Amino acid sequence: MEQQGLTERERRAWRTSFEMTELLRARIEQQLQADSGLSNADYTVLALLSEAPDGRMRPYELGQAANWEKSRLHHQLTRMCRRGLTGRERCGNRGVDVVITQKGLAALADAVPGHAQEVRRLFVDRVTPEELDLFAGIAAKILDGLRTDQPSG
Amino acid sequence: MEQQGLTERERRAWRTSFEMTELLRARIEQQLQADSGLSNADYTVLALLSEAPDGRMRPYELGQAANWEKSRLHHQLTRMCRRGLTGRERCGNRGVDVVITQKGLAALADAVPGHAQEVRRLFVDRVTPEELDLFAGIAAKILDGLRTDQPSG
DNA sequence: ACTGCCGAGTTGACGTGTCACCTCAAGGTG
DNA sequence: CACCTTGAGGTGACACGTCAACTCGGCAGT
Repeated sequence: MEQQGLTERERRAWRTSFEMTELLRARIEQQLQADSGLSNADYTVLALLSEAPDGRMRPYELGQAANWEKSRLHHQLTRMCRRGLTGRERCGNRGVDVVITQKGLAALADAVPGHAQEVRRLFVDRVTPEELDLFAGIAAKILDGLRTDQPSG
Repeated sequence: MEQQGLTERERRAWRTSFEMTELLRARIEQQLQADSGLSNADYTVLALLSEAPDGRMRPYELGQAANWEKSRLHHQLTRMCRRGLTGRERCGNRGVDVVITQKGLAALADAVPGHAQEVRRLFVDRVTPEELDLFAGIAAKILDGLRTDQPSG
């Protein structure tokens, strides 16, 4: 008897939201890629590292901050190290520090304005300030649920 | 002097929204993958095809409906055809129809309940009905902007 | 000391998405 | 007619994300 589980209203809400986020992410990434040669993932890592004291973090913390699986993070860092955007430095016995390089800082600084402008153009300026707060508030609620739900949380 | 272009409030709104959608998508996909062996992309294609008259569409229409690049769609369909979920049928001179197979219909029917339940659990039931409508409404506004902005739109 | 588990970090294989480029029919315009 | 453009469809190379499995130090419990 396969009940859908979602009402028509809920299904449409989900589809619209899903489609919007898919498309938005793709656009943001395209701009970033075209203008700075960075992916969204690159940008996230660079931004997080640049905000950390001394521009360095343990991979574990970085993974927590970005909500990434360790494996994804590792591959990402390997690619970024190969491109000279980040570096790895051994610190303890089995500890590694990820550091942002000068080149990484430069790439980030280069990317920030265009990225911010695109986020504004496609997202922030599309809605009223009240709507933006509302949207972010609801997103935060959902995000909170996602975090407290997972096995590793 | 690199003005950020975004206020702190805007930046946090964007980050929260972005992170939420990333995580939500990953979770939804995990459930789908684990319980039905389908990716989000598989599910989208099957759902769209199952809703089309006769379960068939032109690749072009499918691409429009899902907002996908033709290349992505083509690769996706190739993989799905290989797995027997969909088929390709020549119709005009240079025309192709994508059709959903019995196996595809069965896979979709099998996946729907669990998927709906997960969407409800992680998304719909996390917020009030009013918030859901609000969220979807704002998403629709942004989606609209994205659609009327693109080169191919 | 031996055993076993845990968790950070790593690896390879594989499915997925994007880019640049190609094919080929249809429809102009000289 | 030759020539060019447009658009649907297709292809390969490469970057990305996930999964399962592995290494290896630390830290129990016996």
